[in-house]
Amino acid sequence: MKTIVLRPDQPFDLDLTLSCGQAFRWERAGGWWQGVADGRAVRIRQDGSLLTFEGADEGFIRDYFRLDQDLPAVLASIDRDPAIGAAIRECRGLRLVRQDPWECLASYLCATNTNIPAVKRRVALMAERYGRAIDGPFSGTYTFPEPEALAGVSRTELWDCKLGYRTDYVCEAARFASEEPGWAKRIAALPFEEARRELMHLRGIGPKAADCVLLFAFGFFEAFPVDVWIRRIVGEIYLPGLTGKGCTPAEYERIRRFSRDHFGEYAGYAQEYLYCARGPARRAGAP
DNA sequence: CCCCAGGTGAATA
DNA sequence: TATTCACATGGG
Repeated sequence: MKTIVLRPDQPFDLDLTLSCGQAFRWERAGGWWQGVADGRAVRIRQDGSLLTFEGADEGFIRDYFRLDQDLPAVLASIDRDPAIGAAIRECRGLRLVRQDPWECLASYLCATNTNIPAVKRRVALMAERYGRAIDGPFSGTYTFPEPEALAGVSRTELWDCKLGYRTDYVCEAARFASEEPGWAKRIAALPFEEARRELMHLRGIGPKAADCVLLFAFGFFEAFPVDVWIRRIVGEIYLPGLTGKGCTPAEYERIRRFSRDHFGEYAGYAQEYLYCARGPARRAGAP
């Protein structure tokens, strides 16, 4: 069992970070969080400024939870109006984790027109059927399958992971990633808009999924994913002229351009704070 | 039986 | 370019 003592000037809230819906492979178990990240089965809990964990070393935990990112500075930079100010006060300590690009891409391919529990179920099914079993502090854990592993799986088998009409998209993405092992490094080196266009060439990856992958895996903090909740929130608070229902490509552009301009280079953090403060995760029952 | 959920691709005008 | 529609699945 290892520990990290958090610096008092660097807030971190493990519960908010793992329950806000950015990553799909963590579960609460008693006072602990259990999950698989980058092939490690990790168990971790927070008691005030003390983080206790096993299954990974301190370097990995710091890197994954971005504990060395200057969060107060980030939050100060996006704190541009009373609404985001309230969200920041409510969710201070929420950090964007550093996800694996392939797992993140595949996960958000599974996240269209559905809900978070269903996405978790799909990802878990793919992992336990086609991932590698890992020994760790708890049982029944599997790595998320490599692209090669999923590329070798038949459509019928993937369909059985409850992917539905997304099955072909995951197959194609797995083929893409296995044929170009350096894809993630190549995209990470591109300017944001180019990286975005590149991801959107994949079938099943539209603006929303691309922005999620860019934000959660590649650390493009200017990415501002616009899902149904964010559309509502931004529509209510900042852009009261929005048509309301369907998010047309033009509307999506308008919302993300506004948000990037309004919140600045860490707009993605603003997105996550707005989502967390007013989104379903909190209403659905967090304390 | 209807509507909704971290949308997207394809057909249509 | 802008609208419209289907899409698997599960839960309310």
